Amino acid sequence: MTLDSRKLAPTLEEVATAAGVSRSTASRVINGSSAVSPAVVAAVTSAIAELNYIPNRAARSLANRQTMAIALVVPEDTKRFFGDPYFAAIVDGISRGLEDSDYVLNLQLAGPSQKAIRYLLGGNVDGALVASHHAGDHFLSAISGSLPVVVNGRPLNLDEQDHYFVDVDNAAAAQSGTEYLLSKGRKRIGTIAGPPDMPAGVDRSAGWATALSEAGMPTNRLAYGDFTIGGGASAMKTLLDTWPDLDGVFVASDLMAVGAMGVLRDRGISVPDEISVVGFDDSPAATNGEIKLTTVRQPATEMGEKMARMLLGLLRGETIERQCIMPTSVIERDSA
Amino acid sequence: MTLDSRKLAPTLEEVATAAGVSRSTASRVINGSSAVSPAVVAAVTSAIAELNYIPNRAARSLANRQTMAIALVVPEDTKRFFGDPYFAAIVDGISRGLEDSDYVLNLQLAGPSQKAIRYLLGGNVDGALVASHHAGDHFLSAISGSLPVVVNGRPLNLDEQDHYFVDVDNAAAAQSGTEYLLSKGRKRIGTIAGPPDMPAGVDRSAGWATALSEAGMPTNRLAYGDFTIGGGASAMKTLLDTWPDLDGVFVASDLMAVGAMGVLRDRGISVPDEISVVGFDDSPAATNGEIKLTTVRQPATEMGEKMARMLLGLLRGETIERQCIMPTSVIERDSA
DNA sequence: TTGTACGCGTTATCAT
DNA sequence: ATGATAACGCGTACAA
Repeated sequence: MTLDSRKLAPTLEEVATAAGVSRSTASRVINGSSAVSPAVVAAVTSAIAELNYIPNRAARSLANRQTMAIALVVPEDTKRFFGDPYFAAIVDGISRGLEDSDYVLNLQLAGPSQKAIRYLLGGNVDGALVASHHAGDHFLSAISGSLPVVVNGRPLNLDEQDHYFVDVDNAAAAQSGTEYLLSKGRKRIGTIAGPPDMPAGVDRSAGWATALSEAGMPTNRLAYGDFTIGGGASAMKTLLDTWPDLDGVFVASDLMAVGAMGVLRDRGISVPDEISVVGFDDSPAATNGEIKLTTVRQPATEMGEKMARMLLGLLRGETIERQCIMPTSVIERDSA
Repeated sequence: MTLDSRKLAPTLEEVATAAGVSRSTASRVINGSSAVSPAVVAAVTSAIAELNYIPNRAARSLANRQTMAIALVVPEDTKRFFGDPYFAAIVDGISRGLEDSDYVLNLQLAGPSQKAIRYLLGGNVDGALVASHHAGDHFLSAISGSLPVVVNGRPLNLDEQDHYFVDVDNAAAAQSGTEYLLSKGRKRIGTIAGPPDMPAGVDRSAGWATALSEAGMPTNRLAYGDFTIGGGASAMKTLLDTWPDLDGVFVASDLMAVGAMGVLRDRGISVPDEISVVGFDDSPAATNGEIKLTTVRQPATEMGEKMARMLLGLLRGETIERQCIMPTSVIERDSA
């Protein structure tokens, strides 16, 4: 912009010279390491401000073998991922948890591809956060040996002791949601479950079944959805067509519940009078519709933040709990 | 995992040695630069495969002054950003446009803070993509002088010739949406506009006004929303309370339209019989509700992809059009 | 407390 | 076509 050639990045060398010290000393005050005389600290500090010095990330990485970057891996269809308010909240939490650290977030949208694995194993990041309904077990074991990794949601078939994750007790949470339906006097309760190859799918339907079993009720009224609105809608149709006597549904996600409610509305079935529905997540979707959704709340933002903090802890070399189970609660609204 | 100490990253040096050449030569074949004898290429290539060599990003950056990273800046409330399907599609497009490049995406969620500016100006990325309804003019001029930047949406008050952006012709698009309402015989057409400090807000309401003016109709039935469902709902209430004779609404985003339709439903006003509504975006939200939304489609995914391709072009040093205006179209469904 | 000197893994310049 | 060798900007033993 100016006539003289723009000098982009002042180096440590220049800062040191300006402060009348050596690079090493300047480096020390920047990293707050060992002891430096107050006078020198002041000199260097002001030189930094004067020159508007910004450390060169690449050089720093090369020297101390830290990238100061962490990957956010999304092994999910991108559109579906970002379309789900649950993930939006997770990401929000993650960015909160990271905002006063010096780490940068690298988005890995490609899914658990070879390219992604290579990237993660190539020493390009110091750690990884995996956000997905189904972090493939293969993917997880491929990277978690070489890199600190924190996942949202327990692994499906792997030993839980081998991985760091934050989750809720999906089974217990689903059970409480179903028990809520029971407490409302519902007798023929079905469920719209998540895919059986995802922990959130199997655990929540297990919780639903437990509640019913303990009440001495049958656990056959089940249909699968894929955690989308459309999937919830078609599952609801299946349910209604197969068991017309249904009077309650526990739905494994709010998004699917929205789809289900749409079908109920189309068929003129009143909620909650004829059929009560309980969702899961307490995402914005729960309160956007005409009927506010009674739902099992999971603290998504806090979970994202916790994931970030756990990873930061690992990167600091701390020993931390391998899993963090966050609390859930039933939010009573109008649909049940 | 194994008993012998894991050797993490083979260096170029080792590859060169294994191939019986010098580092320089090995480097050449890796970068496909200048001429190397076929035999040597083969040797090095196989050595790379053998050792599973992955170039060190930091070292490379340090040497050639390229970070091979580009920033995705989101100067928006994180939750709102990811909650909007329009942005989800933009991000999806961006990741598509980048997937067969060697660039990595760095998420800058902090908003247009000083920290973000420092990061961008600190030589940590080679370019930036800004995705927002309102990339603050200040923010833009702060960074666009020092870094290739592509924005989604024209700047509000800056000289358009100074910036690269991809957008639609919001005014023309809104005008066509409004004209559609006119063609349906609507006589008293209002609008729910976006915030007047965002281009998408002012341009779309301008287009609405143009259509009405040309039809000799008044342009006073206007209320502002904030591009959220809730904002659309309260704007609709305002509209109805102020002009009860309304028979059509052009809404500046599908999300707001969803909110508006909720209010209409609550008040027992039938859509499209009593009031027709036309949205904007053609996001998934348009077809999730009970009444499928007639809307002005903008190709969000393609826009994101285009943004990425433009930036890649700039980074290659190509001379490209400063702005790309993508086509829109009215999608006829059930709400109008 | 401070400075010297070397190493981090690559690319780029210059010979050969 | 290939190989030394010097940067690139910084951290850090080691010495002083």
